[in-house]
Amino acid sequence: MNSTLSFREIRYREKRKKILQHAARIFAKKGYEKASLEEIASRLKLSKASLYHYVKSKDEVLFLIQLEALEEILAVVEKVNATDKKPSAKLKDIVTHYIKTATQKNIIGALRQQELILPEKWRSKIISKRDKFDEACRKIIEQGIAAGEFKAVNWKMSYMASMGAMNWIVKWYSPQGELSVDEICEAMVDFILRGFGADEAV
Amino acid sequence: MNSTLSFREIRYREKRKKILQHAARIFAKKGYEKASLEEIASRLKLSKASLYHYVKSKDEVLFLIQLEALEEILAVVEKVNATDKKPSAKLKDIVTHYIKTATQKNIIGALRQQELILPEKWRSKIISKRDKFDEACRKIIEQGIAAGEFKAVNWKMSYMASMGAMNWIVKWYSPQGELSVDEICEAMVDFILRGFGADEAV
Amino acid sequence: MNSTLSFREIRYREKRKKILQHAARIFAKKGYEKASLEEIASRLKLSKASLYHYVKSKDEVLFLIQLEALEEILAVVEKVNATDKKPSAKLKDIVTHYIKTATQKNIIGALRQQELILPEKWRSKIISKRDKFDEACRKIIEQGIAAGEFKAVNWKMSYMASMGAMNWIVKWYSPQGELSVDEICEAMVDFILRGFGADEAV
Amino acid sequence: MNSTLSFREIRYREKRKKILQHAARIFAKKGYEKASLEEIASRLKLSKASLYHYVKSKDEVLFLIQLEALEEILAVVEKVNATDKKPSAKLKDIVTHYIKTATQKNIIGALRQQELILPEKWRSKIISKRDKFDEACRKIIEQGIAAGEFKAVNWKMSYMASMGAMNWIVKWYSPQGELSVDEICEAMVDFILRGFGADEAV
DNA sequence: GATGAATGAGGCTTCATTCAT
DNA sequence: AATGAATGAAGCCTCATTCAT
Repeated sequence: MNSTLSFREIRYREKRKKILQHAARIFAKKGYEKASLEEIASRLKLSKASLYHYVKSKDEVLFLIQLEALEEILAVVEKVNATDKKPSAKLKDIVTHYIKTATQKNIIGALRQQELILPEKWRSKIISKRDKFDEACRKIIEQGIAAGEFKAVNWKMSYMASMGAMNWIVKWYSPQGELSVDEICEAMVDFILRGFGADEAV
Repeated sequence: MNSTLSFREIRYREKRKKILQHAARIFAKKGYEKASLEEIASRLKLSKASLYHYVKSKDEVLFLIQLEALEEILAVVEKVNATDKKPSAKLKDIVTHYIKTATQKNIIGALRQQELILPEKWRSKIISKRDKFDEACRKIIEQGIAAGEFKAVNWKMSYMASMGAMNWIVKWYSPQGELSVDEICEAMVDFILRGFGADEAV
Repeated sequence: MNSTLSFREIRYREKRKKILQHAARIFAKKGYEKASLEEIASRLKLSKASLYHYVKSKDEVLFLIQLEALEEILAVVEKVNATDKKPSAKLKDIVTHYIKTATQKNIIGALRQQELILPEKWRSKIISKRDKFDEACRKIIEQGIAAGEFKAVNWKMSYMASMGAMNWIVKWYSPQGELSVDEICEAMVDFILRGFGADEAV
Repeated sequence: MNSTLSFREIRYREKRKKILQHAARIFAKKGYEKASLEEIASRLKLSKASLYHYVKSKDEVLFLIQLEALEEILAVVEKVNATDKKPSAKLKDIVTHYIKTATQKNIIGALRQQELILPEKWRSKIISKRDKFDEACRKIIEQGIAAGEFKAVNWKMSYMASMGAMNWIVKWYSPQGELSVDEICEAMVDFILRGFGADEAV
């Protein structure tokens, strides 16, 4: 299908993607409000005005970032669910992916951002996807409980705690820090799975 | 001691406290940047200008909130350390207090806020207190490991995960929500202690 | 006549005078706009609100200061004109008084302040007095020219130059500076009289 | 050299210059504090926000104005000093240029403004240039005294008096006034040189 | 496709002034 | 007489967004 795209179109999409990537990084570090289009543009050696060729508004940038992150994580969830791994192993895969996204793309707040003050048309789309993700996680957790892998915890609380633990990473993670992404993933998986009452990390 | 305070003085302090409380709530929900003095003022049925009777700047509001929250939690840490409770019990007390503060005062980000862009004089004061808190927690965790209560985890990662889990609460907690503060505390203590490898919640 | 004034009234007037003095000093140093009532009040260990017992507005303070300075200098002019001194001696007396007022009371801009944005009722009063002063000076200068003491200069230009030289003093004068008020007076009289073409300072 | 400037660049610089000119005029008339960016902007039929395309802050505007005026006058001083004119002639040239700048560009306060409340980086630059100018004037005056052209006056006092006389011009000068710039220059040179004890104006 | 120019809206802060006590 | 409290107006500045080139 891409075979029908002109070079123009391809270059356009690449640039758009790049804009979203940089924006995601800056949003994560500074927060949506504090981040300025000026900064995003200058990172890409573009003028502020030029951004508007690729993107309709700052809002839309946030929407697109969240949308992509959500779709990516949902894809992972689906793939994982298509296997016959144990619930704990499924959770591990999801957490690992989530953290890698968070640290490498610095996309965060994709899920569970109350301040999601997007125009209605976008908000509902994001929320519905987020709910889908939550639901998928809930099922895996319940499977784990049913299978005796997890303790019969309050699933929602444990889930929110896990999300917090992960989302917070972007607040302190630095590539120059003492912990590598792999170490963070391992430790976090450990922490979370234990939190769910899994005797052993997977 | 308060007996020497005039009524005026008392009313002044109460209003000031109220301002800080409301501000804390709004900062927590929206983030410092997005929060506007306008909103804080109107919440108190004051004009924006009137805030400046009680407070010198938006910066100062943030500083005072963080300072108070830190001093409160440090007091708890000291009190707990003065007992001969088991490390896990100490941690439980600290977590419980932390969450109660977070949910009731909505003060958050007191600890570990990268965007701590305060004037130097204030920043260093906050950071030194925060470091003190971190250090106290580290000691308790290491005691727990030495005592065999906790698994020999990467203390820093587990600590950061716990902080994230707790700090995130203000993003989703609502007094009208389905979970009471006590339930949240219990579940969170459970989650975190398990995360540290404590076989049983205290 | 003052004998009919109550103690109350006397104290009131004294405080009022003090306010004007301090205000004059601050206006001179910082300029009317930059000077704040807050600062004036705190100099007098009063609250901002209390100033309004003695004074109707910031505008009025400026008006009163200018009025008093003008009346004082006009009194000097009259007294001097009542003598049979030489024009150069008259000028010397006026300049000396002007500078002493400027350095000791820091009242300046009393004369010739274009930004005199006072309500009309006040402005015209100030302007008419200022004109009176200008006129008196003009006469003395012309007498000096007629008497051969001064060269037949463009009186207005020389006059404005002299005013500038004197008014500027408050911008650089400091009681701690290397020049005493007397030295400044002497040098300035010298400079100005010479400027008018008087061969010798008086 | 300008041949490498694009039309855009040229227009940009012209507008910037225009902004500085108008700002200088308004600063001179009202003082820095009282002058508002709003007024400057509207004079140029720009919105307040638009000014910020050309200028980083109100402070910077003041800095740039002062810098340019100082550099211009320093260039004059250098040129004059490169000649073998008599000291009085040198002074005349400097005064003439100074006044022309003051009346035509209404730039004032470039030299000797106590309220020079600029950020340190800027202040020191301005002050060092101003000191350079003062120093150059001092030398010329001393040469004049040594050569017997000037009387052995207190150079500093006479200098300050001259500066005051000149700086004050912007407070009363108006292009519609009865005195032309040339007349003002002539009279002022006369006044000042006489003030220094030169028997004859040059 | 890119960008300089321009701007309206909004945010923080200061300050003269009023009012109730 | 004195003052704490409150505020409207105004000022500086930032920023997302639009438009003409």
